[in-house]
Amino acid sequence: MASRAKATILDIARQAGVSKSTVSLVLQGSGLIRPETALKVRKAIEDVGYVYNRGAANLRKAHSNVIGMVINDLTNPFFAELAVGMERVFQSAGVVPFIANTAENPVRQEEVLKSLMEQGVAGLVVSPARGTTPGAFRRVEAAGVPVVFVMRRLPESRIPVITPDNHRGAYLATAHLIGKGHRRLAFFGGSSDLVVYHERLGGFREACEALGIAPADRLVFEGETSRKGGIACLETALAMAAPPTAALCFNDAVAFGVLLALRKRGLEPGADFAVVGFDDVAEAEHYMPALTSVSVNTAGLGERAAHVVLKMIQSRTTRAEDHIGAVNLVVRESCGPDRKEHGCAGMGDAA
Amino acid sequence: MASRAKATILDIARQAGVSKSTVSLVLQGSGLIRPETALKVRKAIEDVGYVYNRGAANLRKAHSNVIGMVINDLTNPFFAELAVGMERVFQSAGVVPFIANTAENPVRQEEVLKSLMEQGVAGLVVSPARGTTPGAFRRVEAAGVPVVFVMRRLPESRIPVITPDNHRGAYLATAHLIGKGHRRLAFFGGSSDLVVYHERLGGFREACEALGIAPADRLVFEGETSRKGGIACLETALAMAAPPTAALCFNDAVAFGVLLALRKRGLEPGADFAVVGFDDVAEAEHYMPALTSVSVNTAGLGERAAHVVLKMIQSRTTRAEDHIGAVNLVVRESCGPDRKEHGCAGMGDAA
DNA sequence: CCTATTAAATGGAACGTTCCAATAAATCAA
DNA sequence: TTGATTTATTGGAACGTTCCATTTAATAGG
Repeated sequence: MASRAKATILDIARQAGVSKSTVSLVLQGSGLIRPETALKVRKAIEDVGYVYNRGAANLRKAHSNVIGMVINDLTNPFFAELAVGMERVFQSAGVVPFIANTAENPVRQEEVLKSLMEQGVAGLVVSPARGTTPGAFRRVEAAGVPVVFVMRRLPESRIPVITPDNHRGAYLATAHLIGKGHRRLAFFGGSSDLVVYHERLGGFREACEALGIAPADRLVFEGETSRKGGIACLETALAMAAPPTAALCFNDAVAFGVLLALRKRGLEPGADFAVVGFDDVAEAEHYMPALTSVSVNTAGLGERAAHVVLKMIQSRTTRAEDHIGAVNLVVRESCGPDRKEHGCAGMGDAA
Repeated sequence: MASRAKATILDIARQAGVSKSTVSLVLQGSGLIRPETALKVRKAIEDVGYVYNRGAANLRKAHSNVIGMVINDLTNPFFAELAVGMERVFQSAGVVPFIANTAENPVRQEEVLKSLMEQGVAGLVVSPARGTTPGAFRRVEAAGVPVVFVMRRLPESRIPVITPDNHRGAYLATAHLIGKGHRRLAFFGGSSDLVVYHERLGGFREACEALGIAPADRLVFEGETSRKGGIACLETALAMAAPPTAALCFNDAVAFGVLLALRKRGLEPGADFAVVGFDDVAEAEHYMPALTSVSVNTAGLGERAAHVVLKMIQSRTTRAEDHIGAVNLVVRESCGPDRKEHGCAGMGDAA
């Protein structure tokens, strides 16, 4: 059944008794071919066990149907969700996206981009690795390949960005905590080499200022954007003379870490210490306690990013508008009941 | 800086004042070229903004350096971990793997495989989607492309498989529960269209038989292999006249669901109902309570799979030995303290 | 029946690489 | 000096497609 050397359209042509051009037309679904001929060809294709050689085809055709998705951390469920959102769109557009993971490593990212370019991708959706250098996308841009960034942006870049409204999300969350009666607030996790960090922290600060929290009562703890980072932040914060009573976390992973660390110390998340996450990953809803979080509509952002890159490819441009996605605060249990003044644990039930 | 039409080695040749053959040799790092010539060429490459066209190259070369990883569900952290384990190996072998997600959909899998083949992959590592038909890999095999399955196998296939020792893992976990004093045991989640399911369930059954659990006291609940599935299984089980007191779950996701559902009912996982997971994902250790689970060395399996496919490619064979990875039970809190006879909740502290 | 028109099928020249065989230049042996 | 050998470089024929320009066959118009 399996012939050794791989079959080409010439083999098919011979088998079907037509010319290679005819075979090519059939492969492309051209209507110029008489149905019976097409059928004969299709049978031959089966018989010889043909696999289309896209590399050869791309030599002549303008561009391929391959799109690259470059993700900074696939083991982070948030980015996995994002990737899956994009995938859905690409799939229904008839393109197969190839996913590459950079593991938050700029060098790896460079390699991955190079490889994707060499495959002749038609476009790229990238969530850049932390520490990406300003020039990292120079070659991609020079080659005229459409790129869109998702979730993260580079400080100076002209590349279009699809991102949630981080500032507003953080503002909403912070305002909610203040509304609950908290007066000493912390921002946990993240580091200043991420543009997103500044956006979220900015929202936090603005809410504190607008709603009358003294600068001395807002505490910022940088840290890893992971469970571990959250644990560390909480430890540091609770070791203070006057610890905060609530925290907005850079993302849900950090928040999960905080919940965990609270439990470990025998504190009740929500009642003893309020925590709010960011991103609203699927797990947030099912956590114990369920995590209050800023929903960014992850899948929606992914879909949007995919649509934008598809449109860019189609209209052969390398420019597009940025998109700032709407956010909203999903209140669950982790931010606890309303807080009665400065007592240590509130007892009220809800607002 | 960016010329419109993309540069080829001919442009480089012109720029550097050498022949295209020389450029080609430089690109391949051949030692036949005089160092100063090579330098001149490399400079020209930079100047014209050249991107290597791997498609064109593959037309002449035997096979590409692309390897495909086909994953059934990337949003499942377990498979994400697995993918990352493979990636590490491929990376250090100088190949860039492209990851494709099938979302547990055989039709999607078919498309993805087709696309990967068309790109001319040198090899494939696949964790087949549930419901994959027996013939799904016929064309891949016919084309002589090395494939290895990881974690899952197809009933009849000759394709090599890398998988943990599911039977033994389930046996160990079940024996542990019985050792704790449980006499009415359940197996939660999974469905019989997965070979893994039968392996794990087999281990469960064998342990029950060997250690004197009456057939009537071992309960099997099929269900989704997700948190939701776990929740559903627990609900059904507890609704029984004589409910089980412990469960071995098909995987950690199911186990997490069970822990959640227990809490929702006001039951204390471990003390009131023992649960053991399977796979030992990173999260298991950090859960509340920490989940007892069968560790399968996820990353190690991924690495092994990657090595096997690399070796197959290198030795141009399509055969390899199966590999059954060692497992071990990681005991944490979710299986609770030793159980004193048939009381409803144990009070002892540890063994 | 001949010519115009339409429909279907085809040959051949690209596309950007690799690699073999061949050439040119440099070095060496005598 | 001359031929043999080694070292660098090069032209050209593939590789498997697409697509333009043609050819061939079928149909219609008069």
